[in-house]
Amino acid sequence: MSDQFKSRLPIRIWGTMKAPISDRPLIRPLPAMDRARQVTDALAEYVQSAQLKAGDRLPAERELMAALVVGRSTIREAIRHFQALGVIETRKGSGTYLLKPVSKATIHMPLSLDTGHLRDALLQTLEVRRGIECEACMVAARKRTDKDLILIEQNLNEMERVHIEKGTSGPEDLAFHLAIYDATHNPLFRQLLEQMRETFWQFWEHPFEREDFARRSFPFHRTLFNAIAARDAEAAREETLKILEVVEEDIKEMSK
Amino acid sequence: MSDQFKSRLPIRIWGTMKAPISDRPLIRPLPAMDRARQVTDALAEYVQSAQLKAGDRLPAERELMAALVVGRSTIREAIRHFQALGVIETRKGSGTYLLKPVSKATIHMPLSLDTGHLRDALLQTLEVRRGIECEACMVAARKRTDKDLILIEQNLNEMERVHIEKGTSGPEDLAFHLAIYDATHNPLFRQLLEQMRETFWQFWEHPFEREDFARRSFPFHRTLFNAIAARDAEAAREETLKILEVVEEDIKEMSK
DNA sequence: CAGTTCAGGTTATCTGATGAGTGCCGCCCG
DNA sequence: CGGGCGGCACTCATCAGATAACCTGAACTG
Repeated sequence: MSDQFKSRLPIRIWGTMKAPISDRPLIRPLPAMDRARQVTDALAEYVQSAQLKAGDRLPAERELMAALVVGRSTIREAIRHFQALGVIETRKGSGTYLLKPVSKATIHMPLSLDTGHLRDALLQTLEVRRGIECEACMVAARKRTDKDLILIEQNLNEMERVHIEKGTSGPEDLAFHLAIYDATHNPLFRQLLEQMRETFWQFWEHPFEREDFARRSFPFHRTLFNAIAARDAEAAREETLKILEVVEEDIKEMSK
Repeated sequence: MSDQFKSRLPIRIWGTMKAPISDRPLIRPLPAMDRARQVTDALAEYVQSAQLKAGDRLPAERELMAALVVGRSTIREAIRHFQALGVIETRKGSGTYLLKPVSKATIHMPLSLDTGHLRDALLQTLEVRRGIECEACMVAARKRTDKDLILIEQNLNEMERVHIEKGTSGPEDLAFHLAIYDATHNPLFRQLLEQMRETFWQFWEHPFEREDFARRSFPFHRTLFNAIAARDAEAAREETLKILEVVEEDIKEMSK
């Protein structure tokens, strides 16, 4: 495995540490193209060229070290880089695994939010969410296949069932929406929403825990489904807006 | 400076390496909450509590090392983490500097796109863009102040002027839209769009270079401005959709 | 056959040393 | 007096080697 990896590795390190700097080709006078950066590029390229899929294991740090002829810490930093981007997960004692395939054309958009006031942060995020979710539902209404529709309905039923049974239905609610995003056949929607939601839940739960929320937002989920079933994009948008309105109320009330 | 930093540091590392694990407080049995993660949290918290602003310099690696009582490699990996998130920049021989202030509630949403077919990638991104830009324009229409409006108009005028003069107006077009996003008074919009656009331009330019594009999308920019001026959210949405439609045409044509 | 133990592989982290930019400060020369 | 030029101090970049903690699966035991 080590050999195979080595042979496929598309990288060329620009000169070993000992070599004088002047040996460096004049390719780019860019700011600090360190080895670490080259290694990240090499890794990305490798993942792409080796056709690795989500869940696959990457070579061990020591193997990479040997293959790229760099120190272990450098490798680790490169791995950290992808880890921060949420592309890779490393399990201590086991190895590092690919979460999503990367390519060099990876779009990463780290956002930061000043959370001086939690309320404001939530509302700001909500505004963005409104844009994305509405569009997602509209696209889903237009592009969904019958198969997608079945999946969405299953999730909707499950959600209603759990709600009646337990009073709350956080995960099922999420599953329902994710099913819709999948129906857009555009992976970006799902990724975006997943990430947002994930960060959201961090300080979420509170409002969502109120069975109130589930109860009030409930009818709209069904109508949203109907709109998508009818391929009525405009109606889908309307219903999504209604759901998000409930969310907004909760946020505003949460902070009194 | 080192001392000052030390005293402000909000972190408590859970026990040094030498200490037997059983000494660890039972705070959380979470999966792999390694020191590195604690260090990133500590750093984020520090930046927040110390009120660091963009451009400020962070303590040197060795200082951090001493303050947090961890090894240097651990510090470096944490720094790499923020670097990947685009929050920090490190300049060799000088130090590491803050690009944007972070908080623990930083939302990072790295997206990756399979760019097997450029055309699909562009269209997928466009769908998301449609959601976000429409919403941004709507929010701007509602929340804009008179001052915002003046800024937007200035950018619009500049854009038209440059267009007549040079035939193209890429940067000015961007400036115009950014002015709108600022009028939302929601930093997320601008960040999101900026990042997307940045990645976009990478394989963009081609279609945008055609003065055709500018010419065709031109009238809608003016009408979009009018809608925002009139605080007519729905109209703003309409106009934005029209602009994006032109973009979509170009993308579709580009790939023949 | 189920539960336990153990070995080998892997990540996590520390330590110490060296390379290599940056910036400032003082010395020297004109 | 002013400007350059070297040198020192500081900082990041990287490497090498050594532990510690951890995971997995296979061999082993009852």
